Amino acid sequence: MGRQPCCDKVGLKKGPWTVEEDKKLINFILTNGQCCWRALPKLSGLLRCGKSCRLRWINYLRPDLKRGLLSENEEQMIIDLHAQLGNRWSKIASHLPGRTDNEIKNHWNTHIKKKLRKMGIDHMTHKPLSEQEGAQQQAQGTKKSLVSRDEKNRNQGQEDQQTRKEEDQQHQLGKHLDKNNTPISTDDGFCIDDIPLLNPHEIFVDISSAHHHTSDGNANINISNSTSPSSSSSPTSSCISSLPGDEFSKFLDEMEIVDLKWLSSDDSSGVTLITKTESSITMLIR
DNA sequence: AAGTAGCCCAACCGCAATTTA
DNA sequence: CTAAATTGCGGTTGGGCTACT
Repeated sequence: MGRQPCCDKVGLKKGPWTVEEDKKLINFILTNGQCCWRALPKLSGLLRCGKSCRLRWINYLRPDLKRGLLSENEEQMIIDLHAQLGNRWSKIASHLPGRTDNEIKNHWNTHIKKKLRKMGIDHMTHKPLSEQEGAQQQAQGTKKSLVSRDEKNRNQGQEDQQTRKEEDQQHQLGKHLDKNNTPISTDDGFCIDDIPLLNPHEIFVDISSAHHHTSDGNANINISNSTSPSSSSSPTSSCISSLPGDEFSKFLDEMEIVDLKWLSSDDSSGVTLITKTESSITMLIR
């Protein structure tokens, strides 16, 4: 007996999520917690299958996600863990807080594989390619049809071109590398590569250290512009609220949200949301 | 400026593992 | 114990974006 398909209903939406859908999903999970993915779409009014909701939350909306480029440290961890665990992306992701299995898998397929090959290391066995040649020649005969599209695209020459391109991109992005081409890290382990790519008008907030609660239950937040991380944190704009679920929903509806970004969470119940309109930036702590 | 090629990543799909009745 | 339901995982794809010609 086969299993019921996840999305058995005609009319369920597929493809990219809209801000409206994100709001509905966030609101529902904040109010009800993560449970019953199967029932969630119906209860929240989303025309998506539960699986799709789960994926959207896990990979994109979760408040504890660390977005932006992976640091050299994280990359090395992924390589080490892959050597031990193989393609068990969720296990690997569990060792890298704020990173998703999907993100790591994508990064592996687009960057690390290439990098290892360039270093003469087989990305599956983590051994020097010269040791693999014999085995590869044998395997090629039987595995031709299993080659993925990405693999097909990676012909010689293209790789060299790509490497040059990546070097250019790094240069353009102003990556801070030391003389050994290693990203510069600060003493506390924070790496410059950790900083997500933000537009100049976007704001970076370190919630863990930047806010404190006042006697009336509200919170104060210091906001500093991401383009000048070392400058003293002069507030740009802030409006803090603490709302119950239904009011939170109303709040989201009333806001003209241009961009929605989760930055941090203090604990499982407290989440931080930053919204931005043409004229103001609003943060919410629950 | 327009067309093309290739990269990247969000999201989908199918299957496996786990839980529930 | 078994079948059905649900959740989680890994492979793959599609389309937007950018660089190149």
